[in-house]
Amino acid sequence: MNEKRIHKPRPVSGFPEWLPEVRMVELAWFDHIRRIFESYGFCNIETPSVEELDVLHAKGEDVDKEIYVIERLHKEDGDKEARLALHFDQTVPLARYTAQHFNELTFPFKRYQMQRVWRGERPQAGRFREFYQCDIDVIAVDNLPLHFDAEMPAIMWEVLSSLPGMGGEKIQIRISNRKILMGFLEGLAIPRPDGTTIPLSADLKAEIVRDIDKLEKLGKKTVLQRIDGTGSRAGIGFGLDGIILPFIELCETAYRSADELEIALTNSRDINTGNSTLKEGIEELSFVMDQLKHLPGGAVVADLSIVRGLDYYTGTVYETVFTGDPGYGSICSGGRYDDLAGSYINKHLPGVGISIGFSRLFDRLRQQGKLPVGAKSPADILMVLPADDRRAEASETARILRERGFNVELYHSAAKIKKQMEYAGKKSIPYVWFPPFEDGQPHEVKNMQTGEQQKADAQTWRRS
RNA sequence: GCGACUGUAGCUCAGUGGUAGAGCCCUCGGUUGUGGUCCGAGUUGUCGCGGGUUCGAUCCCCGUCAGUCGCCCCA
Repeated sequence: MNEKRIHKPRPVSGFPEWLPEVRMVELAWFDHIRRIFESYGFCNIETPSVEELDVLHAKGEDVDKEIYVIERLHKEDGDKEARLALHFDQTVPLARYTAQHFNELTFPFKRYQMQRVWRGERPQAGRFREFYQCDIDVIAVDNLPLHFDAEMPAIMWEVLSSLPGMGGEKIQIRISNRKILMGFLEGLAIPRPDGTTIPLSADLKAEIVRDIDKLEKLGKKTVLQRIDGTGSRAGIGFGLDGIILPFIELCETAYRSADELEIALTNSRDINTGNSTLKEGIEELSFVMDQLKHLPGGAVVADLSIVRGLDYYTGTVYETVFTGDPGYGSICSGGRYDDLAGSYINKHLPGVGISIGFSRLFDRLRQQGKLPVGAKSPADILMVLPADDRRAEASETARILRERGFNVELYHSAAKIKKQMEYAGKKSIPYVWFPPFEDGQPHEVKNMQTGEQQKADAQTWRRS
């Protein structure tokens, strides 16, 4: 008895896969992105899907619950192996890679990377557990010029605005500088009678940062209430119209230029511009905005509420949203990190990078039917097989056409012509080629879209 | 990790305490060498899984798993 057991196929949520016609568009996207990255001189690398868990950990415990650990099913108790884990981004592997090959790399090291990453999260619209990111980063030794901070979003704007299907999408790159917020929080230190101050605790700062990050979603009033609430719990009364208010109001607006930002800052004298970190942040942000003047209006804005989650960012930060639906989440983010590889090598390696959330972006356009999804096959021509004894000629004709650069599929059996045509139609192969059915007859090609059919020669034929 | 909702054919979904349905898809046919339309015929299910109530459960109850959405967090 051989009872056949069928394991019902079920997609694993958060691990997307596409039909051939969609995959073809996905590949076209990768080609497109790759071409633009390379046009700026970025070279490609690929790192393994797994890293040692300790390497991933070096960047903070925050990401812990996101990490997929990988292990053998039949592990013996005594086995001692380094714990391996799937990488959750491409920045940490890049840091490890840069440290490891430090002596063989030329700096500034400009590389792009387009790989899958994994995060153990609850899947949702636009949120996957396995997805592609397309990163560009520049890493320098000791000193990385600030104009790279402007080049990153400029390149991404070029990519995003020109991807097939993105024509009608309104997107916006939002930029801030972490030093501004950090400097502001430093300025919130509580004065003591003897003239010294008590800085806010790291936890408290983190909480305030999180609330400010939600400004667009929750609104000014709610955010102020939350910050005042957390302050009270820590024994500090910020109040609803105290020092926090003017800063939140600065965060509320998106500034289209360095000038707009300057004006807003000048008009808001209440915030502590005496703080050197804050000042530095504003100068850097102004510089970056100034460098991006050439982009269309509103493409890039300064938005002080942008902070980014990953804690290694130390300066410029980027986030990109659909203007009409910012709640969908960022489709392209990144930032500057002063010392990325410090955990792996005794060198000072500042970097700046930005990453397309490829799958998030792609799936959105796919679901909205905005992708140019077409043929189910890359073939240009279906070669009809008129009869088994004519296979050699059909095959030879296909070979000639392939040599001339066409993609040609030879039909697999001498089925009825109706059947072979149907097949070409279903796979949307644009041309059907009829080799002679009898000796001495000419070849013919049918354009499946127009229905037009003509005599043809494999050596000279061109698509109509 | 927390909360709400959902789980019937490959897909989208109807349905009833008493032997399971539609549309789409798929397969074949409508003769001789030509697709998309039309017409005809046909295949398709442990009604998510486990337990309980009942003479009898796909339907009622409990549990469990999976999915969707929201929160957290993020691309």
